[in-house]
Amino acid sequence: MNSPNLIRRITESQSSLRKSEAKVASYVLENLDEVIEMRVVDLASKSSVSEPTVIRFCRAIGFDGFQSFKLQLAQQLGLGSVFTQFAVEDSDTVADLLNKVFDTTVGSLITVRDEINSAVLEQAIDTISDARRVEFYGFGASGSVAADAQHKFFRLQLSSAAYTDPHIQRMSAISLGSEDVVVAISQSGETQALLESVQLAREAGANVIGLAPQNTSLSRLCNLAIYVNMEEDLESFTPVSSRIAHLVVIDVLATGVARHRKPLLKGHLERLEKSQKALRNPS
Amino acid sequence: MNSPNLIRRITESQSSLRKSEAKVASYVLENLDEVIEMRVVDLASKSSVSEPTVIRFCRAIGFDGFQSFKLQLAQQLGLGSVFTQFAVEDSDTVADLLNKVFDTTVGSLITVRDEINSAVLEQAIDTISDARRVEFYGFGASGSVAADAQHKFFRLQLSSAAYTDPHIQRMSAISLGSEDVVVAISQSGETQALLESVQLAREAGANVIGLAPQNTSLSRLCNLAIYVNMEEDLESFTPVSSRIAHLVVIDVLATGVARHRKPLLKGHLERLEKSQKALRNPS
DNA sequence: CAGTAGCATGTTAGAGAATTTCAATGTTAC
DNA sequence: GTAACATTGAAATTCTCTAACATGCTACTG
Repeated sequence: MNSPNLIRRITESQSSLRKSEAKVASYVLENLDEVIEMRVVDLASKSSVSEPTVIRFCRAIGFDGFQSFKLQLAQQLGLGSVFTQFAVEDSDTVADLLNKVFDTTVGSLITVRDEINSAVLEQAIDTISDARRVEFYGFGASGSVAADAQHKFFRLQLSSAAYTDPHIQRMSAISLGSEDVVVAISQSGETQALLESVQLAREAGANVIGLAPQNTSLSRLCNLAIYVNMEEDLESFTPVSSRIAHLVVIDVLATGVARHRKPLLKGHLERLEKSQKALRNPS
Repeated sequence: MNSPNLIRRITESQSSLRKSEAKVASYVLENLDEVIEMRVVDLASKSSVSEPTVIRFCRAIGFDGFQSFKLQLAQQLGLGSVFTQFAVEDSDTVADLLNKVFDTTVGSLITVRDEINSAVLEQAIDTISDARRVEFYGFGASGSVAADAQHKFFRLQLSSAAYTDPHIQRMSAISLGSEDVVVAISQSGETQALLESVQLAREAGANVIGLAPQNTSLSRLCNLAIYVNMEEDLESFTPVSSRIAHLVVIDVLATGVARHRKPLLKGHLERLEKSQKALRNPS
């Protein structure tokens, strides 16, 4: 596995560092981008410490020396340049726009990835794998996520449906049983109609998995809540694409379920391949 | 600007390099991972050239010197670790799965970003901005992308629709005029029904923008083709999510259009507000 | 075919950067 | 209050990168 977040590593070491080393640490954390272009002298003077201290800092957080620290940082920042939430400006060219939107999306995905609890995910995969039937609920943008999810699980030969209409959702919800699973998707986690459907599904005994931000009504109401937290930036024209994060989470679920069902599918595999070929057309 | 793909830059420069510099280039390309840990001497001896030649190589491909070259390479490779298409293995934990799926997605997005032609994108934005009406066509997984796109452009007060049914698509297509725009979305670029709808739309005089891989029937048939190339990996259970790339491209388009229409919207909003007030207090 | 001009490459040397050593200062505990 | 220790910085050292120069090769011309 790729070293888990150098930034976190520095943050965590910070307490165990000596006073002047901590100075370096905090400077580094606040000026990540600039540091990769600096020499020891620069970083030393900027942090108001001596050069050897900078070296000691690098050693303290587990590197050979300044060079290898900087190299690792550069690698992380290759991802990190992407971390930032860019605000789109009027002066941007279309190429800038392209990069900003893609990079913002990538950054968000990485953030979400790091925050997802894989234990919960595992439970979700198990639950879905054992389910008799899976239904996906969502409204608005999350409606297309639900549709996509249905499409994906359908390919896995899993009995699935997607409902984006409140009435149909409710009607279906009350018909569910303890062997059924509902996946409720919401960017806000507070959509009233969705909460009602989920409530009904739970009362009917179904397992409800939620994709929503932490500390929202939906995530509290579910049996299993997968937290998808994203900083919303409604001001700027930067699109905040929690729905993309949702889709990728669905991909993870689907992959997990696929693996579970692999032996089951084995017989179907040739058929699956065939249908994939067939699907190449209606795709 | 983030340098678009250092690897490509080296590959392309290769012909214009001197013989011994080319040696360095080919060694670098074949040992990317190791190079970032090397010093000039190492790279020189490994490439069987002298140290200054290594420096000259770095200059030749547009860097200040060896250091800045290595730094850039490290950054690219930070992304590169993600670039790889991970195959999901049975021994993977759910946490591995999570990382692999997310990282694969991120890698794909970056690839797509680097390959998209922003000039075409700009034309697409202009075309959509000037359109009287925008329709999104897609089937299967691309159907939910179309739905999502419609949802997004609808919010921008643009007259838009999404059709995922071949008959309705055709019926709508023939009713279009030269001021209308169709956005055709396809992962394969070869979906027969979609090609037919597009053909009709073009005959009706509409502008067709295509989101599809390069060198496909769809991309040839469109007025404007935005190439979204992704390596499909049907073997493994790794989901290859071109639909996510499509969504992000749509985001870029929407952001671009939003910016175009910003002044327009402003006026619109004021009027809207006025009319609402007027309705509330009929004088 | 020889000679020379110009370019490609390597050798040597020096500038600059990172790292080590050691001394000084501050801090803690007895 | 002082001794032992930890922390930090100054100076020296070592290593890496780069510049200047020299050599050898290639290709063109007389």
